Amino acid sequence: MAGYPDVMDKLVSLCKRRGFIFQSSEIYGGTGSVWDYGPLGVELKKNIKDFWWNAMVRSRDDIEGLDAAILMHPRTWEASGHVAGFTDPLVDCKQCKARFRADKMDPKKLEANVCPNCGNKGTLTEPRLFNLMFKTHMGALEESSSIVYLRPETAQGIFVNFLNVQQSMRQKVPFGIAQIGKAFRNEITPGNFIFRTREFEQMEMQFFVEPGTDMEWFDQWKAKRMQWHFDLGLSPDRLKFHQHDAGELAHYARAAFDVTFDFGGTLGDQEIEGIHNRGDFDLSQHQQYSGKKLEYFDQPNNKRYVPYVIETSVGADRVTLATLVNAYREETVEGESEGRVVLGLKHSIAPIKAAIFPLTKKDGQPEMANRIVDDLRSAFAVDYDETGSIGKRYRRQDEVGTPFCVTIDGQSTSDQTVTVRDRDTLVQDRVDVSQLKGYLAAKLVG
RNA sequence: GCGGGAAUAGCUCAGUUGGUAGAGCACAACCUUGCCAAGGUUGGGGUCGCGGGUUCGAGUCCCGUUUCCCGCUCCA
Repeated sequence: MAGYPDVMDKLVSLCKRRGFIFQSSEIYGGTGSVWDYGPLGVELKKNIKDFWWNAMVRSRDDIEGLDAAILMHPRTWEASGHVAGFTDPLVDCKQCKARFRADKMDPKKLEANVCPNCGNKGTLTEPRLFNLMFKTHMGALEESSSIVYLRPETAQGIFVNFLNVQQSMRQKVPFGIAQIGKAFRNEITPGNFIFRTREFEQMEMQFFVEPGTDMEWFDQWKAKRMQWHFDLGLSPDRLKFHQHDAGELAHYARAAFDVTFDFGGTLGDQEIEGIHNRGDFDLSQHQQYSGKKLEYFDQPNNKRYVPYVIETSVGADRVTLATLVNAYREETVEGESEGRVVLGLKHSIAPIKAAIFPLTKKDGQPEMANRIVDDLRSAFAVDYDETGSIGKRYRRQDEVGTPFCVTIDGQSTSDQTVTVRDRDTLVQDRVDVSQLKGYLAAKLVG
């Protein structure tokens, strides 16, 4: 199997050099597996989040937005199963250094203290608990009653607000609640750049449906979400569904599919989105733990029920990484000795839409270029560059995925036309300045 | 957490048996050119991840530590 090339190292380097992603607290030696988005990275990620929000919330009547707090009542996490289920009892073999989950081991071997790997007896440590939730304290005193958790998933903020949203927005089942926000997990093994980090951002939508119609909705959302990834510009060849079998299913799930993206190299296919049928697990749990009814009353049919939930959950950082990996390419230009590096980002998510260059620093070209920049700024993210040869400036923009470069030359100042160069086709159009904004707007839609 | 490897300029890396740091690219200024990484001149940048130790002297040797990579493990 050929597989896609491993571009991760080059991408990490490019991301740092060009202001997409920096390691957190780098001057102190870096903080483990935490990353900061730089000037271009924050634009890219924001564009991706907007693309999701528009598809999910703005373009539909039946999904409402939400921004729930990161800190929630501690009982939330007992109800969700995270206090118990997010804690893995781990056993280490002192002899062969292998590590196992005590709850997944053969109970007889655990009881007899026999290592499943090397077979030695009496070399296993006692099971030790690793809770994957970050803990902190609410209030000034560090008393046990004041322990709160940084949320390990955003979903619970939606579940506890189910009735608030439904009633305030007068929604009828089926409807959904969507939110984008940070979540935190003390992963044992983070890594692979921004793929698995301890602080990450999720884009989640929980769709509430009548029990019995859930599998139908599940299939519908599966298809819809895959299409979204296509629309984002990810190569369909690199996207797949992965179905969870019974053993893989999370404690809450009735059915689950991952959308995987082929990151190439040794990383290969990895989950970027999960689509889960959570049944009524969460709402029922919260009913039980809070003592508050979380039922929906279907007035026309005079029915009362706890809705089932279809969840779609995308890692914003993972999708951002996928778009970068997907977009990265090196190519040779005809008649050129040196190749170029291009981020073939879809126009709508590119951090910079157009770069404006004066061909020379003389003859009023920089002044004309700056007037154009000022004019376009209200409509697009634009960049101005007058340094170095024109070819070098094109390369700089190619590398950060800028779709269009506008060049002001000697002819421009007399006839008020400029050339617009397309990142992908390298075709240059001569465009009248008065029509430039409309010309770019039309091209950028595609 | 365990085992192995690594850390030197913004990036990629060199650095001899220990003798106080270099290259290419990038970046900035100027000259020249003017539509796809041209050329020239000049310049800014590194307490060699951090902290100890050995030594007359440490990028180099030793110990600790942090971070990254690979493997194990794990991954709601």
